[in-house]
Amino acid sequence: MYDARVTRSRSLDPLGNDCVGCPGARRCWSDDAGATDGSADVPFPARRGSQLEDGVTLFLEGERASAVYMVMSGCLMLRQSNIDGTERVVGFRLPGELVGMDSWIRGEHSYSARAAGMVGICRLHLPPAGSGGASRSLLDRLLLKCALQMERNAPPWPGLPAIERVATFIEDFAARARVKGSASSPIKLPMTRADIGSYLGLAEETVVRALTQLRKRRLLRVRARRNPR
Amino acid sequence: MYDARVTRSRSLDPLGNDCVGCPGARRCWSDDAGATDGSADVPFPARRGSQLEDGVTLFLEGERASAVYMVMSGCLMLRQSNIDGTERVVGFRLPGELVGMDSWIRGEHSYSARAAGMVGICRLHLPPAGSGGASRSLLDRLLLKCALQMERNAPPWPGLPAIERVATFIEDFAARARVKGSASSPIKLPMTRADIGSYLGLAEETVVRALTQLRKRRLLRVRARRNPR
DNA sequence: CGGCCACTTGAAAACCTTCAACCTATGTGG
DNA sequence: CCACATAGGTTGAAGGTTTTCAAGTGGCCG
Repeated sequence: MYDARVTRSRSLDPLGNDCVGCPGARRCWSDDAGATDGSADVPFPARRGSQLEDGVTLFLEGERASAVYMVMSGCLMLRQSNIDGTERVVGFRLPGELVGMDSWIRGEHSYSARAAGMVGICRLHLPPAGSGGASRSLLDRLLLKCALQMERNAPPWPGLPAIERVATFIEDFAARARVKGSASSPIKLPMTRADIGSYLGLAEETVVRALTQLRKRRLLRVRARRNPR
Repeated sequence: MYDARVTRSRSLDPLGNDCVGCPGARRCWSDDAGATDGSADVPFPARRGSQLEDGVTLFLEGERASAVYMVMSGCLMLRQSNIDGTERVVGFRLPGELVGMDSWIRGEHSYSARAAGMVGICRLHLPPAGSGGASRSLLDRLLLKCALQMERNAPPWPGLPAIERVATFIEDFAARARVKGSASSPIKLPMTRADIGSYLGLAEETVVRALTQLRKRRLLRVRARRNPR
């Protein structure tokens, strides 16, 4: 159904094999509280700047995990199978966020990752987890990222009413999607209402009604999607 | 309300300042998939084997985070304030699990931790996050733990009906509470139904009704708590 | 003993899901 | 180019689940 072809990016150095000199390195590695020296020269083995077309699968659930990815632009959607065979959305990954840390440890992906819209990613080549092959500086930064992302991996508290769960989700997504420091600007939701519902544990219709409410109360401005899918 | 006094443990070496020679070190550090050499000699600076009485607060939300903790026995309950001032349970930590990794990074606890029943903990003295002061071996193991815990930090998918959410919770909690490799034995739930409800986003009464159902269907055996609180 | 706390149960109300229909934009084939 | 199919989105009504409110039980402790 989906073409898994990965097209080469138009970035300056598509073959770059580490983060040194990458114009985005600062964004990837230096945006966190408690960051150390602020240096963006991170000599991590990496394949830089691949572009995934909308709908392309980065990896599938159950696949052997050979790398950790960092999102550079766009949005990755993570899905996991339920016991009954249905699928649910378990997370979204936005620029500057890591994907597949847990898979790296376990050796196998526990969820699949698909591009929601156009997505730019870097593939980090890490030595096998626990092998002791990773450099101190690498470990230091990975741990930082990892610990920080622990907070954002959970959907809004399920005890909230639907409208607040949707509102919280939008707020969180927007905060993560916006470039750090930039003023508030309209953001794009690259997933369907059904995807949001799946993530929040709500029916698609409930998400729609919640968004309608938020719009009516002037808490949100919703524009039609220009290019669905 | 609660006495924050920490009593000294009866362990062999209550003043031990690292994990070398600790009989529990293997349990703490070598129980994970992909573990490297299997060595339990982990020279981490640590204060070993403090015991917390039931209800004692280990740290409060908003406090400056000065250490990371590892649970050795019992159960820690993590709570976080909502915007409206109410509190919800955001997690439970069981033996072998880390508490406060994210706090360590951010420098401040984003949730409070309280002993649910008698709890044994070790306090790991880590250099400030990102300072580069941590050893490679320490980082390696912390990252392993951290990445593994990312999976267990989320409550069961909110889209499930209440009874399945409760069942999933009990199952997960039991699996984590049981000593690795031991046969299934009755486990103790050291929290109230209200706490479970708060964690799952369900009303206390709904949890009670779900447990009643599971008991009626012979999927669960529930015994009255011997010592409430 | 009396009070408190955890737990339990019942009934009504609120909320969310489900089902069904419809709308609009996009893309495809004749 | 138009007809049609498809996918995402939206709305209404019915039905089911969960919450809320109210009341009551039993154990523990001062």
